[in-house]
Amino acid sequence: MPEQLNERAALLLKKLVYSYIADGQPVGSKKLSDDADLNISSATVRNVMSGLEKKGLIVAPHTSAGRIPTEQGYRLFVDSMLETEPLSKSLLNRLRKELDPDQNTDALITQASQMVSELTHMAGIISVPKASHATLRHIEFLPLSDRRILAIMVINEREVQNRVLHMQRSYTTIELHEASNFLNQNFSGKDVFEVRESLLRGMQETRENIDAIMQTAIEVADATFSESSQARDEYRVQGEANLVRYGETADTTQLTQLLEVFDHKREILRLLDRCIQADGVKVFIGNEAGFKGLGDCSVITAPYTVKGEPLGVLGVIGPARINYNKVIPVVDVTAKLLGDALSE
Amino acid sequence: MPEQLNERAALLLKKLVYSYIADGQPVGSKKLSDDADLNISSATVRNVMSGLEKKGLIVAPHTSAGRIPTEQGYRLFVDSMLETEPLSKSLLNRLRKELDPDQNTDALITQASQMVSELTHMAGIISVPKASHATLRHIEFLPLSDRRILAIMVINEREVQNRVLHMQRSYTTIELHEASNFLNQNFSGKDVFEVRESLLRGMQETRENIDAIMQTAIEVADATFSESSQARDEYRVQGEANLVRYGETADTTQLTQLLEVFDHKREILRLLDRCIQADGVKVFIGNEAGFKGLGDCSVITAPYTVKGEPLGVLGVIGPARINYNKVIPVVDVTAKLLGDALSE
DNA sequence: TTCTGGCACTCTAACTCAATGAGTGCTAAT
DNA sequence: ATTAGCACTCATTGAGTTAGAGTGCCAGAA
Repeated sequence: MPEQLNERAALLLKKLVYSYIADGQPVGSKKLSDDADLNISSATVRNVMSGLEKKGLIVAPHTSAGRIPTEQGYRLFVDSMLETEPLSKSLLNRLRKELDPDQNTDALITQASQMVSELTHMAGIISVPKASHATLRHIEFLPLSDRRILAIMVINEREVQNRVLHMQRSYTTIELHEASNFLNQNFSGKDVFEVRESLLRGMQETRENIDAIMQTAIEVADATFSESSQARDEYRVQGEANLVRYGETADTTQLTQLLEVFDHKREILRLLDRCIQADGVKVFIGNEAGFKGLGDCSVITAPYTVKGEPLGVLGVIGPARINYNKVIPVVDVTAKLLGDALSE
Repeated sequence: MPEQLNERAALLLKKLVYSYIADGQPVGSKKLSDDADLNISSATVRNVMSGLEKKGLIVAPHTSAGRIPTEQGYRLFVDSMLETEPLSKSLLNRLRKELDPDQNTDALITQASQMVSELTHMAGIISVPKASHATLRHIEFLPLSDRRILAIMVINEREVQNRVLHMQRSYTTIELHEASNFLNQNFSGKDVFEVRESLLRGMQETRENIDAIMQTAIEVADATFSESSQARDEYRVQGEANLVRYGETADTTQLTQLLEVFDHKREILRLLDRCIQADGVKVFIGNEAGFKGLGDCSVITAPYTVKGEPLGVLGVIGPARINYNKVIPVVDVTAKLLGDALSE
């Protein structure tokens, strides 16, 4: 809203943010005039800082302390004066290795979230990909004791899901084998929901003169697919413990508050949902995230995509005072690699 | 080592521990003489306390404060004067529901650890069961693109494992189908390691005049089983964040120290190993756990067994100042229920 | 105009000091 | 054996003080 920042003022703001990120201490005019390579006295710096303060970019915690960036200060810093460092080769290799595409989705996203958490020393969050397309590849049934069946499905070429079904009656191995053969022959490559629809329709139309195999197939498949639509938890958090180590603040209440947020899954989910459409890294600073009572925290997210289709969001959450130029690339690259791994 | 405790002294120690557990404040003689229903003046209590202190059961943080239990004090309390409360019906039901036996081992142990963590507000730890017996129930191969195969095994009646294999050459669906048929017919019900041995032996003996099906079966099975022996992480920690909420102490360093312990998996693993043989609940107080630099913490464990065979250990870790009479039954019962669930 | 040195001012962090009071140990009386 | 009483110790608290960091502003230099 106010006129653009003076070039020098911008430089000083940048230096100030870097300095504050580095050692967490409010930055005074003296220190800043020394650090910045401009030949400028501390008095001049003071004048400039006074201007920055008027614009609401920095603030002094108290009279005789230096200044620290405000939310808007961080915002401006992140938006227009951030120099992200590319990831080191070794880190990149490590990430690539850990995100080995020969894992199932579940393991992959857990891994991804764990990696960003570890690399950034913040808490990692990741939303479980919504199963946009679920193509049935293969299905198998095994009888367990006492009218229970173990159903194993291969979805999307590589996802293996299994569940135990409680049936009305018991089935023989032969029956089950025939049923799975029937399903595999007729429905392999189809969308699982279509399969279910189709089976249900078939059941209604020909209820009387249905043959035994198909009957079994329908019963079992119905049980299988109806259970599979069951919602699971929608995102994961890893490495909350990292947040504790930021305990320099020693402000336990704030920390507790932050941890409370994780209990109210709703809010986080809403935030992640908001990000899934945007592409590239998104940075929320302080209250921008929309959590109440969660000041001085940042959330950094990046959606991961498969074939251009965004599936979910990967991110980290931690104190606002973090090394954005290191963290942002990590989140960015991990999201990309995760997308690659998921697209096989 | 010293002579037995006076009955009255024991009662007072018990009251003192309860009081300290309840509000975390050192307990003075006045308070204790009021709380205990004995008609005893504070002076008498002081005399008794003085005795307890000589025996090393309680200690005063400083002259003008009350007393708090020492490690040995807790020890004696836990060993001989603990009145565990049975679990409430509703809690028991909840536990039973969450530990639904129709889940695979992995989900079950995660669930169990999560439950104890949540119910006790401490960090939950659980050791992954060592696969003592691994009986092959069923195996299936699906071709993926580019010389890769998806292998799905059902182990122990209900464990479904799957992995992607990179093969030397590509296989047709038919080949793979025949191979899995061969394996299912000949090796179903056998121990997987035996299967592997047996296959390798067969391969060496008849290397030349081996038929194509068996050849494929051997190649694929070998790849499958050799990967399956790959070690995974051996225990899990859940709900570290709970420890933060115990932040009354506000002693961040101690907390950080505790979290460090989780990074050195070795120590925890050793502790858990020590517990697996013992039956019933075991309580380690303070340094008994054998972690260095981890004072004022307790670890409570119980092994979970299937058919009397101990498979792993479930437990919690947290501050020494906890409600033993609530926590112990939770750990105890959860371990039992987990054992039940695992034995189907 | 723009910058700088200087100076008065403000406010926190650190320290001392004394008062408070909780809790103890000891002793003499019951 | 138990208790009341008393002297003693020591953490905690708050007030008062100081030191120093940092600011804002102004007047003079560039």
